Amino acid sequence: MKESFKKSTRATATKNRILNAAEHLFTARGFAGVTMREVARRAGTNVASAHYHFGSKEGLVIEMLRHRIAPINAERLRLLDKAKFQSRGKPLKPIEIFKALLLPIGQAATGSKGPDSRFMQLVGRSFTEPASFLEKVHRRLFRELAEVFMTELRRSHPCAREEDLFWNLHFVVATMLGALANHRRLAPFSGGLCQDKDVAEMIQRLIVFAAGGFSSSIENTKIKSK
Amino acid sequence: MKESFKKSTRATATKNRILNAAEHLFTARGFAGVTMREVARRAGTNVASAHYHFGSKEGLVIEMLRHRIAPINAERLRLLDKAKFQSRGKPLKPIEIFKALLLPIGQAATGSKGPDSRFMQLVGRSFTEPASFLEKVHRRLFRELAEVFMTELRRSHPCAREEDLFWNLHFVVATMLGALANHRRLAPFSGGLCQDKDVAEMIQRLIVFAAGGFSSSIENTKIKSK
DNA sequence: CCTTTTTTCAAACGATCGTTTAAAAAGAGT
DNA sequence: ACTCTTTTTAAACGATCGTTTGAAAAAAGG
Repeated sequence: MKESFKKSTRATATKNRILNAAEHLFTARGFAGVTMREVARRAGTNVASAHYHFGSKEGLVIEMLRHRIAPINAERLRLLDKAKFQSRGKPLKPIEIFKALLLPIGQAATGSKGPDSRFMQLVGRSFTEPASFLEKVHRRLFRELAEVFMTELRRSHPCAREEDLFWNLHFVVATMLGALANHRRLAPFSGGLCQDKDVAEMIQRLIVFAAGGFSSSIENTKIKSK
Repeated sequence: MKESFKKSTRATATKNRILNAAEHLFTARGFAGVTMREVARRAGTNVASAHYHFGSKEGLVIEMLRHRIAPINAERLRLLDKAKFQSRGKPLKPIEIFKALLLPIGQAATGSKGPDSRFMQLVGRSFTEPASFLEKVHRRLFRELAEVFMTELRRSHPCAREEDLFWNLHFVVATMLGALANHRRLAPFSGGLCQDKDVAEMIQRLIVFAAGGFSSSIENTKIKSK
């Protein structure tokens, strides 16, 4: 019977056009601010086609996020593993951990055709979207990642309290998401248009800032003790 | 003629009920995710009344934000002035500047009846909302504040490049907004429900983190120079 | 070629959106 | 008491939403 695998290339092409259009629009106007008709029109098809491929508006958004975030998280884990291997068992320094966390975002944002700061906005925004179903998506996409990085931070700061590590990792993530979400609005302030160089530079600054805030905060609360 | 001032107490009471209902709902579901009918129903009135008092949905959102943010910014400027007075002309340390920037948020969030973390979410979210008219509101509400604090950071770091100060202030603001927007989701992780104590504690941690990240980043980029 | 499945499309469904209208109700001034 | 203005209300407006339907077009299998 040759079960399944009857996908035409035209079908997957349409699917990709819809995903791209959705990415553009949801980035610009958020989940509730975009209509399926807009997505379909920008993709050069119609609403029924979008529903045929993704089932619903929620399904489209979930697929779009998963498709984008999963490779980035894989790269994060790969970089962390590489750093662990190179340190030969010694605990990593915070800045090495945060490099593994933040560099893949920059790589994904500086594609072949200019900096894709659209995408950075999208990831940042997906965390502040009110839609409740997004929380489930995030849990599925980030649970493992969070645990792996927390484990590494614990090894890096064996004397620190769990609570302190937790809060400061939270701040690092908040800084990252906020910086991504607002980069487009703020980058032009520091001269000229948004370019690859700017994105890479911001990520570098972000890593230094995050590592500095994390370390100084851990040390400060350690001194004050309890 | 007794120009104007014919407002009945009933009218302003209705206006306040609408504002409160709007704050609740927009916080929970964002601008595009809330309908005027929901706001009116929660306020115990009807849609026409909301339009009578605020002109439009945009008008309601703008008034709601202005009403909440303006007092906080006034307090920020007051604290900064106080710190400048107490330092008797000497440049302020970064942590003093960031205290003036961040403490008023905590004060506003710990009202008489428990921590109003709803409100913190609202402010954080207003910055990631896609609606373009919000950018104008933010410019009007935060332009002066941003300039005053940048001036003070310049005095605090006379050798630092404008670009570095700009990016790091940006990161501090991003951290603040991200932490506020996600506090409700994350606070329960560090034990128990969300309480006044938790909010105050988070603000304290936030100040330390922001000042640490700012300073270490400024110093690092200074060393590497250019 | 014909059959079967997959993909596209125009049209319509019911629901709900922001906003407006016009008239009743409530207050204020005299 | 009577005006005149302010506030509230029910009902409706046109537009647009996410989703579904049913049939035509395209691709795949034989």
